[in-house]
Amino acid sequence: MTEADEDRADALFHALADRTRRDIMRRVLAGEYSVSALAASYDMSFAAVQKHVAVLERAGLLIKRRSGREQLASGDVAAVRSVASLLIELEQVWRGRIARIDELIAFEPEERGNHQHRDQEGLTCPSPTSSVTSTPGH
Amino acid sequence: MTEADEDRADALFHALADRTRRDIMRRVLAGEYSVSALAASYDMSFAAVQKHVAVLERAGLLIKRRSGREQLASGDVAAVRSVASLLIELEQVWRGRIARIDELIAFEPEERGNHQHRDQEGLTCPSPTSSVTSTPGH
DNA sequence: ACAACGTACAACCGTCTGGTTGTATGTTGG
DNA sequence: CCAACATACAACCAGACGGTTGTACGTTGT
Repeated sequence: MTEADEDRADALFHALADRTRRDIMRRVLAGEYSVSALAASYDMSFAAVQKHVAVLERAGLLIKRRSGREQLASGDVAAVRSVASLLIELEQVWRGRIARIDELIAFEPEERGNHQHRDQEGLTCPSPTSSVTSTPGH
Repeated sequence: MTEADEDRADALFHALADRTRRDIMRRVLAGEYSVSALAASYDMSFAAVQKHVAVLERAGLLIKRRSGREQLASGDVAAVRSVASLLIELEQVWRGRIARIDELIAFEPEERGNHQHRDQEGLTCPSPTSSVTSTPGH
């Protein structure tokens, strides 16, 4: 279970860890592109671009749809969001650390007050539909 | 300019594309850990863990602080957020595509209505403070 | 003082990655 | 039908990656 999740996270982050692939994602999120149309945009062989598309497809970031002899690729925004949710998990861990520090200074209300950790308004949206969040208790 | 941004994005995604490094991030976001304390958690050599920490540090995801003979590592949540902001940029591209489609169906108000693209409530928070803080590099 | 600890770094090794070229297969238009 | 196009895939290569071991150096506690 967690094992497969880690595999998927590996694939997702690795797929995005290449500027050509990120650029491909920008294009296919904006609209459908055939593989050769994508390949025409880059200074490398068709096969190289094809491999990049395959990496993105294996990671689930991109879907291909056959149309005649062309293969039209388009980006899957849900997969992009799933990556973001992984980052939000990380941030939640950090939030727990801050909550613990707050508890400490609540019990020791003395001395040097340069804690500066109060939130900074991050990426976690406080909207009611944030079911991803396991809010650490205060 | 954009060149350096892409370099940084490469480093960030690559740093997160390894389960050991993601696990290290979970720990150092929760609190400070010496390198050897981290190394004790994994079934690999000290040097291997040290390299993972170095990768995270080079990507700016982690900061080391000397304390005597120990090197205490702690995670930088701002860097994690900067990765999330990269994903939000991607999602914005997709949002543009949807807006374009909406325009089309507005001008052609006929038949087949299985568009189903209406939002799904994603990760972009519509809060007024969505500046998301892209961290300036080291 | 010195042994034990914490860290850094170099060298090495098998594997994966990002690129190439070449070849094969399916699709389309004239 | 057949030439041109779009795709797929295998083989190959240099370099990066993740791991190892070994060595060196500063810090600490007794």
